[in-house]
Amino acid sequence: MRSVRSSENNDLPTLEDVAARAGVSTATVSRSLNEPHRVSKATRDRVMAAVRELGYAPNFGAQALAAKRTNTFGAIIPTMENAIFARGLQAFQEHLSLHGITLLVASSSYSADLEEKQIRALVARGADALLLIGHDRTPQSYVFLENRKIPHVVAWVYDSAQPRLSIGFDNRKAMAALTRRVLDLGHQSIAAIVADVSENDRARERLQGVREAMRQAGMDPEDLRVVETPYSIANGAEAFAELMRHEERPTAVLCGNDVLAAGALKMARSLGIDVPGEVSITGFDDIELAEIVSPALTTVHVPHREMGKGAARLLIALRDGKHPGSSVELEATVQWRETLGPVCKAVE
Amino acid sequence: MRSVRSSENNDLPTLEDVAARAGVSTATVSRSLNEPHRVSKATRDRVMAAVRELGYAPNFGAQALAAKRTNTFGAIIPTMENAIFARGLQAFQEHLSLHGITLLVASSSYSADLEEKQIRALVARGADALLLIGHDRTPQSYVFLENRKIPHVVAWVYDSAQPRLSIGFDNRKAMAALTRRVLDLGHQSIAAIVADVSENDRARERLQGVREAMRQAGMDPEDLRVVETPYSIANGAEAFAELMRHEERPTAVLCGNDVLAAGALKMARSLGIDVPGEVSITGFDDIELAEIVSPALTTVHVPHREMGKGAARLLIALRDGKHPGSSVELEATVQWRETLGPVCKAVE
DNA sequence: TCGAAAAATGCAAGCGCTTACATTGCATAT
DNA sequence: ATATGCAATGTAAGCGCTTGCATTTTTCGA
Repeated sequence: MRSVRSSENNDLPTLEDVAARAGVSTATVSRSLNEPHRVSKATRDRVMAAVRELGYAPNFGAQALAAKRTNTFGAIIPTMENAIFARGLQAFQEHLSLHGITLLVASSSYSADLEEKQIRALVARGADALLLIGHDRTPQSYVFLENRKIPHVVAWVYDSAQPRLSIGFDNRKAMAALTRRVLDLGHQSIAAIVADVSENDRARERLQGVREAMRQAGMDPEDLRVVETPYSIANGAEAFAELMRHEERPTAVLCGNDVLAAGALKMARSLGIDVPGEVSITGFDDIELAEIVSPALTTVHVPHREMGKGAARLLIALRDGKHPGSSVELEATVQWRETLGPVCKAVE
Repeated sequence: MRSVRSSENNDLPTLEDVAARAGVSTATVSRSLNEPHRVSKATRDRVMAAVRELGYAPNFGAQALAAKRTNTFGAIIPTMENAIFARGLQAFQEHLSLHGITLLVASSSYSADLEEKQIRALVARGADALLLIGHDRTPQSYVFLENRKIPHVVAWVYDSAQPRLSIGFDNRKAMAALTRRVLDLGHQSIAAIVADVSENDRARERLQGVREAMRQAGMDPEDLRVVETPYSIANGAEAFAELMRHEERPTAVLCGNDVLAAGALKMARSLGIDVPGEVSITGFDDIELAEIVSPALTTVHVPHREMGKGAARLLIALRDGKHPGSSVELEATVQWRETLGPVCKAVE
């Protein structure tokens, strides 16, 4: 074990070194750094000079241990592989860094079990608070968060039925609005390509939205053809192909997100199916991709940045023991582009 | 200040609580957890039972403070907004988590100054090692890394002239190969849309690659028209429009990455310019986007996942004081798709 | 059966910082 | 002058864990 005092060796400078150099106690140095107003200007200047001369930087572990906080927040998103959460996360991070908070990111690969592990890992690493996506997770996850009293907020969803603090939009309502637009154009035979709904409330709500709109339009929700498949371009393409193999083709395919829709669009092209002439395709999320594909994707615009920033704000308030207010609902609106059109009888 | 011992209050259980419950010393508990082989099976079982019963989890700060390591690595990537680094980072993370290491991600927005700040922030947060992108950064960044002896590896580039440990591909060579393909098709008038090359060696090398290929083909590199602009779809589109406003239009536009190329492609479409009939467009990176756009992008395929995994391996070796070996060069190959074609005289 | 080496365990000193509480110094009111 | 209050600073006790060294227990060859 090391026994020499820090001033006698060549390790990194410590608070004590700074204190010695500035001719004050370690307490004063600590305060100069963390609560400058509690220290006289003269002393503070002297301390700061010493800090600079020594190239001092606080030791993270020691700080965390003594202060019982790390100034690190965690976020667990379903995937980093595509851009669905990128913009929101970027905004989240930007807002956090304004407050001197660092962001730690982990991904759960859309698995509740893996997410539970990641929650534990991030908390073990000292995350002061957590950003989570969606309400669906293992009961143990919630128990753990409760027990450890970890401030957390759920984003990407708003569900007034859920007691938990959240910021996002009503996935069902948004999808229902989009579906109404589709039905208004005369589509009678529609299909949906969605993610596995068993552990994903966003996907589930979106699907419910479609059914709800059908019901309102006097259609039977049972008639909706649904393909469940993990989010990816390739899967979207495959699912679309499957739908098209059926003898009675749908005239509109509603996809659970833009990635699936992009895949569907790609497959339509390679099958020589005209979009939106023969089949209309819609997405959800309005990521950059939606604007790039051709024809450009009609989708649901999601307020990524507001969500990220709002989540940061809520979480900081929560961590500081302030009352964060209640869940906030943002609007997700239909973004009209080119892949949605009226049913075209001419083709038949 | 709290003065009661942990066993008397309702805080989280500590090592001491576990030790008391198992009837051993804290040292034995610590060893059971970290070096199980140094403890007899009987004791270990008893300790583990106590751990489970108490729901014990080690305190991160204390562990970091005492062990002088956090089992956390950091990565600083230029941007999280698009998918350029996503796949590589995902692979990096997957490999790290196999070794019980958590990943901390920060983004520098392609700014060397900001990157320096992020480096300091991550190190302050206890990152044991860092993944960095490209060789270009402030001298102070390198001084800092040297002084603190932070293991680090540079990814996304391989440059035999650089002494620093790196894993990646030769950007210049890859771009030169692509350019040769372009020139072989008869293109005489070519242009490039690249990122700001002043703080970005990848962009610089790619540009040099184009010039090198031109020189080899007996052309004057001075004839290359170059537009510098930050990576984004919108900027790619704008740059392309600018090139097309010129009276003598290039017949091929080489873009610094797929995002710029996607923007260019989008603009070509809205200007009614046929790709690759009138103008060929190429990208770089081969992200998912490249396959989605229509026509599909001819680009340079980058071994994202191998790079991420390899970087993790190098970094772990480095941290453990083992000899990681030397820099590794991976191959980046031309990915032929649809946006590159021969010069079409017929149009004129 | 005994002694020595090896294995298992315990002891306790830190790791570098924060912060409750004590002390000092100084301006202001009396 | 003296008492009073407050701001500035210091003192020192932890925070919960790891680990070098000391001590105890076990193992095993002779």
